[in-house]
Amino acid sequence: MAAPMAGKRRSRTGPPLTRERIARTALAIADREGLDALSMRRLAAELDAGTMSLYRHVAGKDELYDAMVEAAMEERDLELPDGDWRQRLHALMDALRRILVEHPVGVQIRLRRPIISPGALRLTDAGMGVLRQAGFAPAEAARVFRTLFLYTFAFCAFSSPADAEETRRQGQAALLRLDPEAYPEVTAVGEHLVESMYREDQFGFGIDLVLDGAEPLRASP
Amino acid sequence: MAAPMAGKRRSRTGPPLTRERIARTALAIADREGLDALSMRRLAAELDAGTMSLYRHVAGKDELYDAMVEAAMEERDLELPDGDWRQRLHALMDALRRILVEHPVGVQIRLRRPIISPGALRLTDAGMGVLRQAGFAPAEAARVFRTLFLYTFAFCAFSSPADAEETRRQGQAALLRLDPEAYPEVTAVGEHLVESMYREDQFGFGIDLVLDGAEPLRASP
DNA sequence: ACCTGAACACCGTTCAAGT
DNA sequence: ACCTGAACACCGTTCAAGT
Repeated sequence: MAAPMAGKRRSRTGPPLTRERIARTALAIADREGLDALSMRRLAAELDAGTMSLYRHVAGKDELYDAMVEAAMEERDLELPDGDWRQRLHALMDALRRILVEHPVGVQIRLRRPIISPGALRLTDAGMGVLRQAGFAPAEAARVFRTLFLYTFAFCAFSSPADAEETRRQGQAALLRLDPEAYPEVTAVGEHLVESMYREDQFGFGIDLVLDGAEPLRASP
Repeated sequence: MAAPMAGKRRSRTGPPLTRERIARTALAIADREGLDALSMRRLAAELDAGTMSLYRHVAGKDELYDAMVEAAMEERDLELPDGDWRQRLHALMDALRRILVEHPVGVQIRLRRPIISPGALRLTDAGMGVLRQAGFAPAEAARVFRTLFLYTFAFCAFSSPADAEETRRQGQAALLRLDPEAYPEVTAVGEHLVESMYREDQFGFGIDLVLDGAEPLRASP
């Protein structure tokens, strides 16, 4: 299907406007230049269409945001590896992290409007399956997953690997400006604090803290 | 000091413009109507000043954001209660949560530009003091604190108590629309998932998971 | 019926003109 | 020297005019 119709005079170049093509192009702009750079006018220009033509497919900017999150969540498979429940949850959270690293704009958008779209729930479904199979009761499974999700989300929000070096430099500069009298503890352990903000293995460390804490809640399977 | 000069003809009403007064007014607008509603023009109008007069005190909008976060972090005392290290960390994270609940706009701003300002570091200093006194080595203390901070931040980002009821309703509506075949796990435990998003005690639950996980890393004091 | 340009009511910031 | 209005180059969205 999707047979290319012949020489129909279409508005301009390229494939026709669809909600999905609009969403993907919007994602690309926002990921490349930040959410502030994404305007309806700019997006329309990129798509070689009139600004108002977009409104045929998305009701307005908010609905555009929804479509962008769905597009981001759906493009990656969530395949669970073999292994115990801990390894499987690590893998799921790594997948979420990769999605948010690839589409950093997803963080900002999801904060603007908490979205419980089908696409976003695939991850939740997989996570709940792992936790329940591991012997967690439904209520505890939900709450442990929520904790993992929130941690992962914030981790991505605050540390895109792209600017790890920049983070390190800014952190160290801030430390040097600090008054040791007023901030004795931060001054004493400053180096470790800075490291905790950009170290690659900090992500897994936090996940493990939560999983270690959750372990006792698990009924033996 | 700060003697009020007598009948000097000042631009309009009220006290003179200062960086702090600008920041507080900006916070009030953004907390009340959202970050999108905060514009330089609107802010100037609220302060009964010309738009360009603001630029005398803040270099631009980004620096305005910085000033807002500082103002928000500095207005609340961080007094540590008596108790063991766990109770004290609970109290600190509760304090952070209250700040972010009071100034929900802080979440969005801090995501736009990670700020390591002195005001924001008071909390870190207190937290590191508690953890080190409890017997954590500097590196572990830093990483445990980072985990707690990230969890707390995301928790506030996703669940302002103000719209807990709205969250619940939207969550339940989303569940009903869901295809049970495609999302078996979410369908099976849906109620618990929705609850984990708005239950008041979910916050403490997550903190406890992290603290339980951290406990074994602690050297006996 | 479908599509979309002009127009409206906004932005942040530069810059030159006011005092 | 200090302050700030007009102007510039943008926004999202309404609405009526085009095909």
